[in-house]
Amino acid sequence: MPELPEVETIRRGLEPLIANKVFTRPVLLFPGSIRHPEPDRFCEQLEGRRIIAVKRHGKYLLLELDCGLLVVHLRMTGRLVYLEKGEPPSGHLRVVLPFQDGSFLYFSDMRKFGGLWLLESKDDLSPAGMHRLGPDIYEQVTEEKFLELLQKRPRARLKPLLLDQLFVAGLGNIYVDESLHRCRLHPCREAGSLSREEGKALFRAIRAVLEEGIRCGGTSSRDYRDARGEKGTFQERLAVYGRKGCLCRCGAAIERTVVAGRGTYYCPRCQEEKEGPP
DNA sequence: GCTTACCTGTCG
DNA sequence: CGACAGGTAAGC
Repeated sequence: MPELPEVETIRRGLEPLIANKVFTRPVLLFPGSIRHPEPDRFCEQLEGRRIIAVKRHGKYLLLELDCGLLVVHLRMTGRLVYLEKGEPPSGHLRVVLPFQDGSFLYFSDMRKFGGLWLLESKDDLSPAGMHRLGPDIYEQVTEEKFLELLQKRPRARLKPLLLDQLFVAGLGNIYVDESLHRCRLHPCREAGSLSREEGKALFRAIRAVLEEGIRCGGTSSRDYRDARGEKGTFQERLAVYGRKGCLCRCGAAIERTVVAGRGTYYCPRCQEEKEGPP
């Protein structure tokens, strides 16, 4: 579910709400959501830890603690919602993280793909598999760097390449399709076939789409909610994603195909294919 | 690269 | 009932 703009929206909402709060002992309704260390040790070690800052790398949310680091990945249907008091969120609650002041952070996750990792230090992200992540596409990649990265993978098709979190971190299915449509590039174009101008246009399209996504508080196709449980509004501005059969601004009908095993929406007229297999 | 698997739900 | 869903890891 959540891609970079959704995780960034949660980060921005969460930081002022939970900075400086101290965890008490977690309650695990589904221990499988705890990925590291063992659930018992996780609970033991989190108790008494204070939150210093809330950061993000790609789609990972990082809660920096006075000692160690709590990492959260929401995968498809995860939610991280803060509540002062009262009823916990109703559906698919997996982990309750209570604070000393009586407020709570709730992790819900219908499909159980998401997870939490408690790491000893930000210098060893390997237990969460984060050590291989590429640079954050929003915070750590300049236009020049992006062009260099593209040149290193000349034979890769754009869509699978941009979805590859080891290449750049943060993009997912929605924002890749929207970015490619905005700069009128076909998802199957090979990176090495782009002119310098096309590469720049792609980078600018990605930035613009991510910025707009963040400004709208993310895309709530279905499950996504921010740190206060509210929906985003970028779904109202999608040009191609989920819009098979709708008309593009050029008048052609949006098509759906499968690329890299993912549903892929594009305009067959604007995003004419120039090279690579269909 | 691709396919499958992980889960649970919605939609046609 | 099958197809599909914002993500990723593992296995060809």
